[in-house]
Amino acid sequence: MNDKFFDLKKEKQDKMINGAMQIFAQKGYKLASTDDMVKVAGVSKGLWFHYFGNKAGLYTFVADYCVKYLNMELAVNLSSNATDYFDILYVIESTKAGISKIYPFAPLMIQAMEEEDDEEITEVTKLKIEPYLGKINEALERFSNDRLREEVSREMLDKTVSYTVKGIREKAYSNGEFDSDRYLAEINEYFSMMRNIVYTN
Amino acid sequence: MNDKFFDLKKEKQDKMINGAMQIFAQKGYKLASTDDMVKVAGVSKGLWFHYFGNKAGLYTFVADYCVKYLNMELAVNLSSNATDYFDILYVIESTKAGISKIYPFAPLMIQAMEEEDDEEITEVTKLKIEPYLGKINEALERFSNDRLREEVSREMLDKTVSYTVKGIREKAYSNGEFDSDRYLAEINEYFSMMRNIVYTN
Amino acid sequence: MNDKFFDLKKEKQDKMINGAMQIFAQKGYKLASTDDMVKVAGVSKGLWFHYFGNKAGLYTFVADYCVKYLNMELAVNLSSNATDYFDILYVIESTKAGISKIYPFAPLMIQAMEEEDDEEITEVTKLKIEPYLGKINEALERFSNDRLREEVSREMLDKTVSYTVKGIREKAYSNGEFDSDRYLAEINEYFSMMRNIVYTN
Amino acid sequence: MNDKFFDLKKEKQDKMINGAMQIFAQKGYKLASTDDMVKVAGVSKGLWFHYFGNKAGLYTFVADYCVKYLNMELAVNLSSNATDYFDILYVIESTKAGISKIYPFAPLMIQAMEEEDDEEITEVTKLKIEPYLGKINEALERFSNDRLREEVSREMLDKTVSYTVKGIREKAYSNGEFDSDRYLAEINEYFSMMRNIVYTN
DNA sequence: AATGAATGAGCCTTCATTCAT
DNA sequence: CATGAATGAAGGCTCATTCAT
Repeated sequence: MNDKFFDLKKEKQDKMINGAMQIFAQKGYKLASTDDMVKVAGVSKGLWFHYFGNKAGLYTFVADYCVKYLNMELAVNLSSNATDYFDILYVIESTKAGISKIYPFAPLMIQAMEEEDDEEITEVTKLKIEPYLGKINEALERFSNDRLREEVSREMLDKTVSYTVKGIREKAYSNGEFDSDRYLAEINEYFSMMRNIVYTN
Repeated sequence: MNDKFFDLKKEKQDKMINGAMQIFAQKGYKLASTDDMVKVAGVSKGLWFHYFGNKAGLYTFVADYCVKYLNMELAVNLSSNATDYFDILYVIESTKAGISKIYPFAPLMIQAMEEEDDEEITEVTKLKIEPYLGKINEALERFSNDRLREEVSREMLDKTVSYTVKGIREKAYSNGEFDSDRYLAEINEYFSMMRNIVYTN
Repeated sequence: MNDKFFDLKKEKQDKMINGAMQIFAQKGYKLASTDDMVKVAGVSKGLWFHYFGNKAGLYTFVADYCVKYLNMELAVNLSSNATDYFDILYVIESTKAGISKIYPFAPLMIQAMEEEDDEEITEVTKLKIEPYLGKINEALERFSNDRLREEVSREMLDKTVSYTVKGIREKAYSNGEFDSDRYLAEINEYFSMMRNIVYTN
Repeated sequence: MNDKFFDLKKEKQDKMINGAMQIFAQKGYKLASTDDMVKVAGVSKGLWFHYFGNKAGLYTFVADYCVKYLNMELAVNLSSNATDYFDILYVIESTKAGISKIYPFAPLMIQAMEEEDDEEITEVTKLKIEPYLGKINEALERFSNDRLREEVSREMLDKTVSYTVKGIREKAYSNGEFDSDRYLAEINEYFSMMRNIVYTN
């Protein structure tokens, strides 16, 4: 990429980042078209290539930016000494929700990266997202399984919760907008219910 | 579509249906390419258009076929008077798993249809899948919420279970093959755990 | 490339080969446009890519074809036991002229290959043309310098003759057509003059 | 063009002229890119257009400048009363070589102009180069064919010599630099040989 | 009926040209 | 005056669709 991108007004940088992030997150790498980005960001076609060289370069930049930004915020928010499983997960989701104030599609982008399978960028994508997954796992290790009812398998709980959060998130984005407060409220409701049934009382 | 399709040998019909279903289910409408179908089905490019007119026509046919076939099987299997929530869902999943013996990608196709958002076919897709969703809901109405712990919201349970099943299914398909027995075993494991924690004992 | 190209009617093969050869020879790799080829060959844009994958693939094919065809003809024509310098060179040029009956731009293409400097294909081009240059050198080794006047340096003669032939050829192509008979007549005239002044009598 | 160009410091004028000349001479009109000129001249992209309007205007200016400068020098150097064919040609080449001290790519540019065939500027190019060709021919008319051996056609000699000089020049530029002394030495060698074989002694 | 060669509209990318600073 | 960010038209390439065989 061309580092002069960072000399642009922050506002324009974000307009471009958000435009690209939205289209990549909503459509996936292959179906994301420059024309779509032109439409949502109001920035001419040539400019994307001026700064990022090609589509793969743009994707790489956005993916990287997204993960780095998220990890920075997580580093702050996860420093609380929360040890409860759902508390930790809630902090993670509320961090994403916070980021969505500036980068509305960042949470969806992160998710899209995990599912991306276009050969042209799959390698780079997996590499970029690793630090994020690492930080999540690390945070969850603080939680002791002792509080779980013995009928509950930790592994299956992880999957169930993660699939559910993903489902809720997708629904939250399904109308093209993302209401972070409503999203967090819904996450909270689900987590409350789960707490009630998976913990020993 | 051209009804003479049904005059073809059943074997060839299924080869074409499976080929199209696989590519549509794995890649989604837009990214599904005729060439991919030619490769997996070993049927020439022109033939798809001869019988189905165009890509949208082919998708419509496959989507319709998939839902109708599944509904037929469900009509039989759901006629059992099972009333337990997880029993009913298991019957549904095992019906899909059964279908996968003949149409390996049908379960994934059904799921893909629910997520499809390509404007060219989104309308028709939503229409086609409705009868299936209707039958599912109807079946689940037999279940009385009485057995649920009061901390459990029926609506959130529905979502949690459906998101989880979807997640398990996606993972089951992620290597390109679908082992229906292993899939059902995994579903069973999750359902057992859930039974333990959502029912009053 | 796609070997099915050779299943096409010879006539169509040659129309495509000639179209590509003309544009590449006249404009050079970078400036040769698919649209130009479409115009001169009357073959749609997609077809070139169907058979040759991309522009570089097409160039490689044409370059290779050109050299191989020429070398085949040279193998026959140079088998005569001519030992005179200008006789040998004349055989070479008349061989090229003969080929131009079927592939009118082949002589110009060979020349263009020697001058091509586009990075994308320069490597492959140099490789392809080597066998031709080898055969030429080999043929000229039969000639003994004894017949040259002592004032004549063999090396400078080689260069002078080759630059002159190249100039004559370029002029012969300058109006877009190539009259092989006129070309050979002109070559012959120059060679006659040169014989008179470089040989001892 | 904008005449204020001549108000620039001579140094900057020459940097721009040389930059444009180099790229046009090496790549030809169509392939010469503004970015290349920016790189070699260290002058911003906008400035070229500020002074010359567009690419064609820049080419026209450079072509014109080149010919005018050369003709000015030729006017001086050809005023000697040399009447020998090769002496006259040598004066011409040594004049070009001299110019290359200030405008290193001028000799190559002159040659490129004669070969340029881009429709956008071919007309103007032919017009610009005419005075130069005229001066050359005029100078050569001083030479009487009497000294030529009768086997030598004056017309063919002209072509042979001009093609050869062109070839030598191209080779001299082929590594990106131009060593004028070495070039003149090589020209001299060839001319010596030719004198020996085309003149009656 | 069946094939796959042939077509052209659409997307990625380049580059001359414009224009705000 | 100078800069280089910004634009959009044009060329390479893909892929749904057509059609001769």
